[in-house]
Amino acid sequence: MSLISNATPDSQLTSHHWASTNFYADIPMVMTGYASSRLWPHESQPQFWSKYQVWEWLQQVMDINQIDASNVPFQNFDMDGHQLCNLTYQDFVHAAGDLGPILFHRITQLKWAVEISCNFSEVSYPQTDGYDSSIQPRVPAVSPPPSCSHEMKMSYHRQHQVKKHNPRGSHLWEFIRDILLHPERNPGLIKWEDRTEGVFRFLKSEEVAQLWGKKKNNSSMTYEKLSRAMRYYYKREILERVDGRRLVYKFGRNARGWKESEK
DNA sequence: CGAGACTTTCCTGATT
DNA sequence: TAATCAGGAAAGTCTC
Repeated sequence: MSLISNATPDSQLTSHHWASTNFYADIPMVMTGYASSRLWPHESQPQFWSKYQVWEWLQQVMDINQIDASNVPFQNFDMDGHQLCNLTYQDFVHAAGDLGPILFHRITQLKWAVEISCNFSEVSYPQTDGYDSSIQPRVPAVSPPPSCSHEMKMSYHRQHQVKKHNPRGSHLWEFIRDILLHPERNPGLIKWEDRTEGVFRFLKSEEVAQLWGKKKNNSSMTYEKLSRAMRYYYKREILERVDGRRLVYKFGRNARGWKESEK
């Protein structure tokens, strides 16, 4: 595509920065200040997470373990990272049932990770798929230390037994949602028309399609094809039809995680 | 291998 | 006229 091959470093800094080799991997390069302040140290240190980051983390764990997010009692985790880190194993079990041990293990793992690598920046975390980059890719693979409790070990093993359902990490509507939720990553591609109602509009339809294609390793993706997939969402009520307005869609009852109140 | 979910591709026709 | 919208049909991809 000409946009890619002709993109100069300057243009990549503006509207075409998506066109670099690795999907999203250009972000730290393009938005160094933002990326460094965003990624380090807050997201690596759960005790400093905001409520929204806690929510993102929950989503992340659900995605990783392929658990249906609708079964997760998110309301029990309306807290910031400091509060989250202070929860006991029993607190997690009370708040999330069977999921509690998994969540407890995850957060414990994160806390260990921070302690183990006092200087997190020394650890390399290749971002081949920054779309799911909020936490998981930066967590070193650590096993429970011998000293950890029996229940902690059980939670570890249980977690790794959870069935996978969506290994690719994201569907189209989630991809779209996350562009909306993180406009700073890809400015000017899609914008909210009505934030409360979940109405949004494509500003650069072909660029979004290219970005989606990049994620799916499909350089021939077009808005025409992407929009066909979007239309299939109407039936599943992930999207609602918005009549008479070009490039405008609306999240439906089955779309999760876009509401401001969920932050 | 088969089934199912989720697109991707292509197409015809309508609308803006 | 070009871009977008609507869906049908069928193929492709991936996981279980």
